[in-house]
Amino acid sequence: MKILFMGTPDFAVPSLDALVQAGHEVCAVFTQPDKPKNRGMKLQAPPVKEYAIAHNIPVYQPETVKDGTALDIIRSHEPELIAVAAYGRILPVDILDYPKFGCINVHSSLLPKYRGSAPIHWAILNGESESGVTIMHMAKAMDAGDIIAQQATPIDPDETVECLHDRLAQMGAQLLVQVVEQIQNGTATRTMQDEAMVTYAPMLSRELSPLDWTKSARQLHDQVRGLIPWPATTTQLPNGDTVKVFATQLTGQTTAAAPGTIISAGKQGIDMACGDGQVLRIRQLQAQGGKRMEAADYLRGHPISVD
RNA sequence: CGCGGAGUAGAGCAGUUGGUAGCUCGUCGGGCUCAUAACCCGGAGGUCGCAGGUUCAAGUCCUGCCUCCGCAA
Repeated sequence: MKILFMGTPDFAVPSLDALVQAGHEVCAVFTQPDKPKNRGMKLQAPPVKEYAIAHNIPVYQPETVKDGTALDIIRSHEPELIAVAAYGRILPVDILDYPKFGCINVHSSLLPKYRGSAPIHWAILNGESESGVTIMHMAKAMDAGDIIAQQATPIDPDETVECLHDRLAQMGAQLLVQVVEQIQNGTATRTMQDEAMVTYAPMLSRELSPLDWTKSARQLHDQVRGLIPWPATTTQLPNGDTVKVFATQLTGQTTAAAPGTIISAGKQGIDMACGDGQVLRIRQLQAQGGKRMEAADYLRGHPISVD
């Protein structure tokens, strides 16, 4: 099938690749413009753009998709279907209506749960035991279109966003190819979303970072897992350093110490008392200006006295 | 030229106004112990990111370069 693909970050690359590998004619790729990022504010090309260039697929990076120019470009390629994965732009109705088979989207949650921009993170932050991917038709409202297919996957209690993200990206890619086949065969189905079950996964911010040690060990562990690699979680140690916490472990131990108290600090990590009396062990952290390291490594150069 | 930090032993750090390079951990050898991630004794391991410059003397001061990282996006 002749498909136009839209996507931007790492998550979208497996989907694009799967369409190409499945033998579909990806006639063009839309991705967000290169943006000044990182140190030095250098322009950085989105991963999808790099893939497209490497595979000789025409790339378009319009500043907006709402002014008709984008539609003209799309028309010139005459796609039968537009497949979208984490493009990061809301498409106007005239684009949604253009392709013969419409526009479909790969979303990394089991819709109608976790509509929005950070579904993977919020699933983990909320301690969900299951997540998945959804392929749906695109509608005017964000992530509200009819569902074509879904696939679930269990979330391991210690799994991080990075891990789940990669798995869902692969699953989404597989499912996307299957759905395209179904559309081609005319066997695709449409299921409306149950509006009563809708939840949202809003954008992340650094305000979510500070660890509140009066929360339960489980909640804090979920917070750490759910905010990797950005914005990550932060806490202040007794030596005055504010550090980012990148990996924690539920020890199963209990303590009578006040929340936030350091129970021990050594080779195994830094054991902190939490609000529910459980002990949470900090395994990996990052000091300001430093790089991510094992807690034990940090302690060698930054001795901490145990309360 | 977005702001800022850092490159010193395998790892993480210290090194005061320039004057023989240190700490913790690891590692190797030995000892203690029923035993140990514990403790004691001893050893190895660094041309202090690279290249110049100032100086009797540079990890330390000056110049240029390379690499890494934090913030911000």
